[in-house]
Amino acid sequence: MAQVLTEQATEPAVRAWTRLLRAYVSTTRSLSAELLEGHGLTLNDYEALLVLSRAEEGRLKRVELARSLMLTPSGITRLLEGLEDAGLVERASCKTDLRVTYAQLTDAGREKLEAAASDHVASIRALLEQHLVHDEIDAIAEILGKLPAVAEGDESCSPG
Amino acid sequence: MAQVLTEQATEPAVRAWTRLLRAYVSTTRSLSAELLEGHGLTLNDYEALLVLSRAEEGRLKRVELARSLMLTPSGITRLLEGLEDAGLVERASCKTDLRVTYAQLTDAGREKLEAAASDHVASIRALLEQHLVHDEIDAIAEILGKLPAVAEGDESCSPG
DNA sequence: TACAGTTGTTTGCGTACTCAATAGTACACG
DNA sequence: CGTGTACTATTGAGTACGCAAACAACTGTA
Repeated sequence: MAQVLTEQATEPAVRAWTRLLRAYVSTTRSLSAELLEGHGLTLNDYEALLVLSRAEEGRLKRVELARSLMLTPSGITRLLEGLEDAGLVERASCKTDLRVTYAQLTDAGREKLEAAASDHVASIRALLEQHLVHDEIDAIAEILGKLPAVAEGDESCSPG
Repeated sequence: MAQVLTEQATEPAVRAWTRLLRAYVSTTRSLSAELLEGHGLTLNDYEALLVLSRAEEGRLKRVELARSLMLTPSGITRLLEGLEDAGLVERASCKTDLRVTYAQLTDAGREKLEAAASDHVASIRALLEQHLVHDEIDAIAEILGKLPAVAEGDESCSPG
């Protein structure tokens, strides 16, 4: 038992996991702070706008958005609350299924995203390239991409 | 501007960052759930016990613990609240500096940690090795280790 | 048509943090 | 000695999430 504790430090999987954790926390803090200060968006605000901007017609079911952002539906409700209040996203309902409401990117939302994107991408690049060379960046992208994520799947319906 | 949005998907640094994010979230959820269900510990509870177990005499200043866990002092106060209530950690004061109180691992805490450790390490291994080969695990450990973390530094003083 | 089960969304509550403000202690310097 | 500055720990307020429950609307079955 106690052996596990001393082994743990040298167990490769544990090392990898620990460093993943620390890398995530430190980079997230830095990027989050810059995005918030520069554009008043949280990381999830930004990701939501980005995902919507890539969706057909800038519109996505809330459930789909939840999957993309790895949030629960309730998390999405609250996230979009803020974006709706800010006028960056609006609601659109679905003709054929009254249960669903779409999150629809507004023009203001798209502008906000475009304004934030260049800064944010620059921040990411700066942060990573400050410590890693290009090969290393490619390598972690490729390797981490093999870890499980969240499936997507969407049948759209005509908005009303 | 809009160019940034279409470029973003193919920018290596952004890809790496996005995947780091997703890898963190998905692995954390899985590991956190197992640890909580199996031993009633949160990830930070576990990490706190682990850091303490490695510290000299199983004792660490709260400030140092905060640095190790990348939490604020207030976060540590509340984290240790729970561990103290559970009898896994206790307070010890410092003879020479009355401002500091140590977090001191108890015997129960060490037992709890040892019990949890083997399961937790097994979970980490299983999760990573299910998707990655050993070389990849070593690679991300090494590369992510180059990203900035938090400095440590401790001058102990005799406990009272 | 009626009823049961499923799905999308919202809401109340709890949790785990952060930040800002506070109190107590340490220590250097006049 | 006081006094100012730095540091430790705690507390109150606020934030961002998840979970579970509630509700509405859809779907399948008969």
